[in-house]
Amino acid sequence: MIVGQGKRCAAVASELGGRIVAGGFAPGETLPTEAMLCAQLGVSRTTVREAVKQLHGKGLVAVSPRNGTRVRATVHWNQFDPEVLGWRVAAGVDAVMLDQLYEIRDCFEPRACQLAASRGSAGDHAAIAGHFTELAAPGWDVERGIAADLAFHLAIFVATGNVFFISLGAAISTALRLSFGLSQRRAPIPAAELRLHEDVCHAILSRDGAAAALSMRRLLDASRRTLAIAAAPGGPAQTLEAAP
Amino acid sequence: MIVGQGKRCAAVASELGGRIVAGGFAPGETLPTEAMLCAQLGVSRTTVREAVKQLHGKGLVAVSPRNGTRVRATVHWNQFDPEVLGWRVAAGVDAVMLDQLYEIRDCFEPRACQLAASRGSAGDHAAIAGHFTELAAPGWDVERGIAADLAFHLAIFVATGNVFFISLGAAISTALRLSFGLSQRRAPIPAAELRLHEDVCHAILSRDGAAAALSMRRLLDASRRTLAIAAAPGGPAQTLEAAP
DNA sequence: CGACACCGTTTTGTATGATGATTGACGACG
DNA sequence: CGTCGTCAATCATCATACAAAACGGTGTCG
Repeated sequence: MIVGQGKRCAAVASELGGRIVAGGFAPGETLPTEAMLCAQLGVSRTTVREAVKQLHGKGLVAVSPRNGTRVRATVHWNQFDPEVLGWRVAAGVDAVMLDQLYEIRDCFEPRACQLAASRGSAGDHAAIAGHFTELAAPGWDVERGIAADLAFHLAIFVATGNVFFISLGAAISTALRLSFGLSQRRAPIPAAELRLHEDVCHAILSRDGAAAALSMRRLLDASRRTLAIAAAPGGPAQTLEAAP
Repeated sequence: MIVGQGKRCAAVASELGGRIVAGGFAPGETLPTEAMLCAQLGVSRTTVREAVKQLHGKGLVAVSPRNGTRVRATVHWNQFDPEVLGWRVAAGVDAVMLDQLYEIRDCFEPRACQLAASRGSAGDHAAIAGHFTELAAPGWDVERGIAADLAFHLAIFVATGNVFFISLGAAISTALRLSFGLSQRRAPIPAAELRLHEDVCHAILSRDGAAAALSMRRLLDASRRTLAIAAAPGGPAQTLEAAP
């Protein structure tokens, strides 16, 4: 297995990144000095610096000698970085973020469906169909359902053959997983939404780009409504915490 | 001025990142060990490690003990990271990349125009108009024209008020700058394209979302054609190097 | 009194060396 | 032939030291 990086460095980066995106440090504010972070987090300066370098790479902070490490304005944050998005999700999802997320999904997912339909390879289409079958399989299990839903959407991005779409899908997969988890937290996927998935799948496999885009638009609409219902009244209050 | 980070670390990250995206290391291949990189680049291991950490944060490499540092498959790269995109541009732009770039611009920019029209603030609109004025100003200067064009498009993203659109704009700004540079390398912006910019600007300021989206679609079409002409025949060969 | 140059302090940037932890490979043994 | 243990390569982390840059204050000179 590829571990990616040491535990401590990743933990420090997550700790600092999470606190920043959660608003623990206001933009423009300076973080504690490296020496103080070492003491607070109980790690060496090397580890702190490597973690801060990662945050810098994501546009969260700017660091300069004598000035210290400053939190940059949110417009400079790389919101499409999977980790940044993950930290935001972990910090809690509010209505504004959900609106913005669906706004952008509505912007590119229908187009991705169109491209997947018109030029996806046979293998791509088989993968999409396979994930739909998994999603529609009897014997409901929450985790498996969420995974299948996520895989279904990601496979569509892959089928576009456009690296930007693929990266976009990877970037928002964390947020997608959250939204699937929210809408399916109590009940299995509604029959109507399952039907809409089927429409998308069928249109793509028929290489009908227009129909695929339209179906995806409908699916997003329905999903947004389901989520609004799940999030608004009886559900958790305004901000929803991610599962531990 | 905020320097962001030390010179050497940034230089090492750019050097390695650039070589990776340029194909100098094939995906799956292992980079030289940290010790060898120290020797090759003439820096200490600390610096190399901080640079590699940044590359890891962008999804370009995975590091594990004994295995060394491996280049990940391109699907894992965070293509929307401004630096990654910048390195790709610096490594040369081919027809495939241009197609994919315009595919995604065509997906996002019309919608951004629509949102900017319907809910951009007065200040946002003033900024857009200001950049257009600058673009249309007499007394042509290549650098100033490119900067104004870029600022015009970025201001539209900012006016959406959606952090994802804003990040997207920042991410592709490097590529946008390149494409503007290509199309305007010899002549100033064509009158027809200037007119299309005016249409976009006017539609946004009139808060006519549909017209703004349509105008932007036309503008992208025209721009793509101009670029195809500039890049194909007499221009530089198949791959175009970025300006130094 | 004001402007300018200088210096010291603070904080990050880089270098160096050492030690621990993890993992893949190879060989021994049942 | 398969399983398991040892080994070595490599990264992960730590501690320390010095260099460089930037800001603030201070002193001098006009």
